[in-house]
Amino acid sequence: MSQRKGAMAAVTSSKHEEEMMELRRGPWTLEEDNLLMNYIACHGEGRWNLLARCSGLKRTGKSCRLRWLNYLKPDIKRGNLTPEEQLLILELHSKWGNRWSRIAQHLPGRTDNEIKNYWRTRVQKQARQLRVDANSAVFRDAVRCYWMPRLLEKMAATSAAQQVDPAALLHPAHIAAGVGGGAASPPVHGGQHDATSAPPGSGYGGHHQSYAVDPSPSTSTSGCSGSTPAAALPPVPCFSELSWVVDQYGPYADLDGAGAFDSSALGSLGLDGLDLGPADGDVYPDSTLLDYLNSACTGGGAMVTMMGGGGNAALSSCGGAIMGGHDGDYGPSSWRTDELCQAAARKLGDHHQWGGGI
DNA sequence: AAATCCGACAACCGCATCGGA
DNA sequence: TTCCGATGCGGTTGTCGGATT
Repeated sequence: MSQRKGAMAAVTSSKHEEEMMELRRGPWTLEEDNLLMNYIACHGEGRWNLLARCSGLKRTGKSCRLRWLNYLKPDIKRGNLTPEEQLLILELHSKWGNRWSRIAQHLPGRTDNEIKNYWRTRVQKQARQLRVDANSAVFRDAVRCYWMPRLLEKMAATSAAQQVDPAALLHPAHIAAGVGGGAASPPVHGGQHDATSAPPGSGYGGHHQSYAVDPSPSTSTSGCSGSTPAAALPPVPCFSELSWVVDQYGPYADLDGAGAFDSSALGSLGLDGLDLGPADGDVYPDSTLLDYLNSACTGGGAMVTMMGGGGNAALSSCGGAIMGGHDGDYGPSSWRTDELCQAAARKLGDHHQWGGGI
């Protein structure tokens, strides 16, 4: 009985101990970061639970590890991802999927968390705008045939002075070597995370990295290969319903506001929800599938020319933006009519099959 | 000027895997 | 072989600041 009492007391005591420990959660304070950095400086990384217990931090080992690996580690690179890094992420993700840690190994200074966030906030956003699944073949092709070439262009523009061949970055050997992220670069601070002020280093500030003011324990603030875009175009569906576009308007159909193209005809095909591009006053992101489609217009196939103008209003008012315009300009854009079919296929969804010759 | 929305990112959580006892 | 703690990974959430209404 007394033994049992003793056991009960021990349990109570240990519970009390846990309560006294009351683990902190949420944003890290400057003091906590210093504690963690100092401890690691003395004892090295690893043994995170031991670290958590011995360092005086009221955090879990997991939390300490994450804080160190994602933020405090000296070689962490900050600032926006460079086009090279973005390209690598797209390329490696197409190979490995959501293997963030593995992808991060090829981007020195970047963490899996950062890459994962990039994918979710940038890439998946694009997929949403295109109304396709980010893991779908359609989207992968769009990335490969449109986004990657754009990045290559950016890289070419910015690296011309450095005499770097951007396409070479995609060479398997290059990737295998883990090159591409500017490995040798010192930590970069810029963008929203300008953290001239952020640790490691000292600073604090950055977008979200202002420290919690009150470190009180009770506070819980829970916190085609890229170089050959056309080669990997998705299969082109053949829609007999739309063949009239070519028949009637020839290889180049005008979708501008001049009235040459009767957009209401699309309605009769059940395509009235099809958004063909910018209407008057519409503001579109500068990177859209329309650019991709245009970039694909290298071979045969009829073209649909579209002027950003009132003529599109009826169309674009119907659906969300499947397509968008060029960088701030609503000048002429071209659609290959078979690509138009493709967009239509997306809109029609279940009723038609990709690449099937209907 | 205030309210609301949205993007970006830090941090947490649950699960899987690994390695030592 | 099994158990258990430590660690790693990927998904998700919470929070904040800037943009928009």
